[in-house]
Amino acid sequence: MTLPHPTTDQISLPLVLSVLGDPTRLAIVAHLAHREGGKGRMNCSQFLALGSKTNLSYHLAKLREAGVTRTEVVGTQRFLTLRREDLDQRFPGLLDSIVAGVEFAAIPKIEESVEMA
Amino acid sequence: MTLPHPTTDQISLPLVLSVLGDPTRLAIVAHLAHREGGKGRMNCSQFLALGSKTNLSYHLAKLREAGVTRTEVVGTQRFLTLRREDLDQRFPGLLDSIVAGVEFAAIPKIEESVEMA
DNA sequence: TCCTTAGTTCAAAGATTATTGAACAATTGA
DNA sequence: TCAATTGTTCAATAATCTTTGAACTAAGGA
Repeated sequence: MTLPHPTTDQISLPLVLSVLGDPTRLAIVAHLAHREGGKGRMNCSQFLALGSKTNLSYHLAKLREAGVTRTEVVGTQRFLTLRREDLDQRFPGLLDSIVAGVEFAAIPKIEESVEMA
Repeated sequence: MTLPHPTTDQISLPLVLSVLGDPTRLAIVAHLAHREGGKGRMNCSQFLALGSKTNLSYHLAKLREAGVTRTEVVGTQRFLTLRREDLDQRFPGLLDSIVAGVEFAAIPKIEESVEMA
């Protein structure tokens, strides 16, 4: 099963900016960026410190629809990643300058991914 | 007379992003960036192709309040400039990557500044 | 099969934002 | 002084966006 994602050239700058203009979504992106290349993918539940389950579903859909994140469906879980390469290609330097500007200390901590046996 | 502007350290990333997420405001910033260092300052009326006078007043106030632009009052006119140095200091690379991502061909042309005798 | 886990969808309510016209203020030039 | 220019403010409307709870689906494990 695959969720709808925009193609790289369908990613719109105003949409990306307005989507990242929301503090909850910016925090999600900051967490994803902070773990890039690291300890595995993140699922939606790990972001529960940032909002209710229903509300997260809403914000994560916004991020996906804007082309900021990719959502992989695995069983009952959705694994989230930043669309780093697509964003870098479409808007060079944008993601890095945004992530660098986030006051990481000011955003809620989230649950570490639980390594399963 | 001086209008209220945030100080450099009061400029907030989410606010800048959401303010620039609006197509009208992004177009204004693209025009300002396109003329940086060039043929003089721009006043509000030059942006009338982007919206009604009242509506522009609203959008230009948003840009100023977010710290994106500086508004100088000279007589009955307001001259607009990008707060390039403040933005570069606070969020290095952000303004450049945003301006570079604007499809300039797709935004309405505006009136050239009329050189006065 | 039954229960739990993970997350979505829907409809309603609440909160912000954007757009408009009418009225206004201030400066400038005739 | 009078009129034109430049732009703001206000109140109302329209349009969007966010948040919530209830109900739901789908996959996995006991």
